[in-house]
Amino acid sequence: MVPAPSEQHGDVRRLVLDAAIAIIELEGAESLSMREVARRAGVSHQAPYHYFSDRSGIFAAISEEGFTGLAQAFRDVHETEMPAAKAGFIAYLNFAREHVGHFRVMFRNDICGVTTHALTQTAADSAFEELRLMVSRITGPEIDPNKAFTFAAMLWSLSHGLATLVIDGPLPNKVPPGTDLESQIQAVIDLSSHMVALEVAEMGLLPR
Amino acid sequence: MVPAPSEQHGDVRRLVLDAAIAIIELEGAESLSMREVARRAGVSHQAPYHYFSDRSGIFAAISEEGFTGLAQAFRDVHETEMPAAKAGFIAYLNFAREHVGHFRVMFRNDICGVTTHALTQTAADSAFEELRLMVSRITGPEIDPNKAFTFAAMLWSLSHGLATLVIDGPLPNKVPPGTDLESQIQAVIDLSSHMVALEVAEMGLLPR
DNA sequence: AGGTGTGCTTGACACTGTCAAGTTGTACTG
DNA sequence: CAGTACAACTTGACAGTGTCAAGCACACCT
Repeated sequence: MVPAPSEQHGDVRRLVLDAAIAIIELEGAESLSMREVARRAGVSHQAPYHYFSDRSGIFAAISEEGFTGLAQAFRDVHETEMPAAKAGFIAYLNFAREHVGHFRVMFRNDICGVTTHALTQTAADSAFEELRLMVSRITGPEIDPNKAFTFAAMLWSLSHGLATLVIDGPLPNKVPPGTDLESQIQAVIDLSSHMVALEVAEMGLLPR
Repeated sequence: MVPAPSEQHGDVRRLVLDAAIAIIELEGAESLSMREVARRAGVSHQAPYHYFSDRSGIFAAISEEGFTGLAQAFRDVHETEMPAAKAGFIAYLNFAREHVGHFRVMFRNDICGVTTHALTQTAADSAFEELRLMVSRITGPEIDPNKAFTFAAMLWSLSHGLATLVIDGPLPNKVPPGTDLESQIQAVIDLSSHMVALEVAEMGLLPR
């Protein structure tokens, strides 16, 4: 069959990927089926295998895309006028909420392929490198490398915990009556940024 | 067939649950198969259906058990002499590491059954209630309820982020050479506790 | 004109979750 | 002590799944 004129080389790969992301956003990674993806992309049940080695290959491609996007989001933080810590929290959370499909896969070590797929691995590494750069903007560059790692891990934990609890976790159901989720999220981010600023100040570093 | 003398009423339920937890610890929730569970428990492929409505029923039972255990872990924090925040971080992380199978299911909203299974729901609620009690021991009880929720959400994010990054996330691979994972985790917990203490002090609350 | 490779398709197989319909032992009633 | 009811399973069947294998059609090079 001749492909429709609008379709270009590689279209199917994109169609498959988008279909997969859509399914993951709607129903979670659990219920992603190779055949359902193919149906949604309008191709035969084996077509995806032409672009991805198997089911795990699709997940790996999605998380590679995700880590690349997250690294970019970290880079964009440099452009803002906000304190770096606060901008970082917001960037992380926004990325998670705007790319739920990607995010759900990226941090699931059993399926994300970070240990098995080299491209995903390097994408994840470069995202972490950007996080490190961001941290050095918060603490200043002259900090001891071990201490810097500890600081990065703490900031990452805080961002990551908030993001996962918000997009998939039980936090939204627990918001007390009288406030809404958005303002509570804002409050958590403000509290966290403030707390980080106190710590940085006490460490005797430039408080930027 | 007559059950072996060592087997009691309800044994199969426990066997099935333990087999499921073992599989999840080893290979992740993704690859839990009803039939594999049954095989490991040494029963027919339909026996689990006698105790659990379906696959989601097993997940719901596991997360119910998990939330009950987590609530208990929070209660045990009251017994320690450590500052409450630090003891809380340690308790959360220890729970996650000692019950990886439970933990992996509990915070996966797509499978944990917290919205569909009433028992799981109430177990999750009571765990959150314990978290709230713990927070009031950190901030003091006279804090504004909204502010208390914000504080609880922040502490939860921090603990939860650290736990997920450690047990399933990419953090262990990123530890810089020259230190080991355990001492880095300890450092993150110390830094976090210190930061929380600074925040509490600045809030003008009892610094306990 | 013939060969080679890409981009698919159709077919088959073992395995999965789950519905339906037994089977077996045990407890309890009359 | 026969009869019945029920719990705790078992065996069987079916549609749906991931994936291996083979085939087909078209583009491009020689």
